[in-house]
Amino acid sequence: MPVSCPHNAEINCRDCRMNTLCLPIALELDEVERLNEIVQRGRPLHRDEHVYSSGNEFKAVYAVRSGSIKTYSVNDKGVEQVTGFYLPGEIFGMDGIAHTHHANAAVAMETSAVCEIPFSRLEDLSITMPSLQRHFFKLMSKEITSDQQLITLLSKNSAEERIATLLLSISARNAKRNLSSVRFRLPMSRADIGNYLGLTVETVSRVFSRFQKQQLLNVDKKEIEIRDVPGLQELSNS
Amino acid sequence: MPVSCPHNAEINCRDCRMNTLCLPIALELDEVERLNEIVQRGRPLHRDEHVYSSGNEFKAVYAVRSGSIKTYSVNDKGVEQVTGFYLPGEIFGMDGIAHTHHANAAVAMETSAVCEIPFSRLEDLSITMPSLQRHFFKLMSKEITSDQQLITLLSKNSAEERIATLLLSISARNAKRNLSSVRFRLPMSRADIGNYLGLTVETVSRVFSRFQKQQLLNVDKKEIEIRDVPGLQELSNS
DNA sequence: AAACCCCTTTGATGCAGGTCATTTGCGACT
DNA sequence: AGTCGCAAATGACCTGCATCAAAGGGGTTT
Repeated sequence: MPVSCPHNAEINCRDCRMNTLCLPIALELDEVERLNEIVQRGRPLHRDEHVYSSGNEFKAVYAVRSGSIKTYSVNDKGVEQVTGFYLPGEIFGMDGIAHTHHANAAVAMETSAVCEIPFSRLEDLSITMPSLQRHFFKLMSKEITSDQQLITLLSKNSAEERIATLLLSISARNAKRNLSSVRFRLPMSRADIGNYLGLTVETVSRVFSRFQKQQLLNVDKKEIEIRDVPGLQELSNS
Repeated sequence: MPVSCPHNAEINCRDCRMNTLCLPIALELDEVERLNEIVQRGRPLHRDEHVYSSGNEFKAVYAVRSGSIKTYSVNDKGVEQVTGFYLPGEIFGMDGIAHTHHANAAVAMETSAVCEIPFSRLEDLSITMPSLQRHFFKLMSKEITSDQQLITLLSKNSAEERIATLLLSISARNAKRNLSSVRFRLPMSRADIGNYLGLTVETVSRVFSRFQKQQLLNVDKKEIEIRDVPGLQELSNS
């Protein structure tokens, strides 16, 4: 749980490198300032530290400032399901709005920092800032469409297609953050990838090996180099 | 596309049997009246008629008044993916908010009627009615959590578990509408069920037959009688 | 540096569900 | 009553991925 001390208080949304990703572009400067005032910046989280756990009271949504976060749920039988991977500039925690408590848990996959945006204050602010309200409607709608894309992926596509699609998704999101779209480090383990995509670790590993053999990728542990974007896109049925 | 003539103009949200499902409970009477004024009621749609198609401009969200609606998307290769089934009192079309156009299509599975709620007017209204804003945040969040449950179902559960879960979901939603939770008519075809759950028609059919043999269900075409709720719940992993 | 742990890779085998093909049943139209 | 058409059921076979088992790094601890 990010402590709401003025740690990193020098950081302002106005100056944050990620602000084009997590804030509505249409915001006026003084509006950014008002939003900035409600955002709480937590101390850095290290690997495996939770932002919130399943059953925690829902109080806020979060933006990734650095590092990477995964969300997951646990069903009655104790089986975990990874529901999303979040990279810097992306918002998570919106699953909790419908209920008073979080359905999912969120955990840092590596040393990470997140901004906490208290939801009740966000709601109040939205009332006087229509563009902010619209922005959050859009963010939630995007979450819905991306979940639906995952549903399609899981119910219609083979292991190779699923993994190609995930790699391209990470590639595209890296591009948005002005990082390389062809060389990057996967923040998550093979087990997380398999869990997220409905596959076993062994299958994930085999597909990576096959992709390497087919010259689609260079894989070195978590370091990925995409060598044949069109080839992957074809697999991903784009 | 529902025609916005004053067809069925006598219907008012205030009197609608479904209003406890699609409206926020906290709404004052005059607030219901203001919402009622922006809601457009379309003529009845018959089977296979579209509410909107993929690529249509996003203008509104919709509530099912009677009948049943399915939403689906079509990927680049022309493969359909059913993304949801919506029963009376339920809201659909929220996937379009993020973009200016609908990602999905929505089609009537039987003769149906829907209420159209123009989104821009809903946004305006939300600004003066905080409980309405909160209601729509919650609706979207619910859509997210239910999509995530489907993701878990698809990536972790067997054909039998998936179908048991779908039947119990429809059963529970019928109960909310004061209909029988044990005897009902499935509005969708076996093909739709299979498509939604990531299974082939044959598998769906076989599982229905097996459930019947195990005395879990009586199946007569689309008429379902659940004979062993606890048995199904156990399969569905509670 | 040895011991340990955890993540990943690779191989061998089995099965749930897909694919293909045929049959059955029912409603609509003539 | 007969024919067409479509949804659903059933059977035979096949395959992609899971499962089980084992072994190979790389990092951390002592």
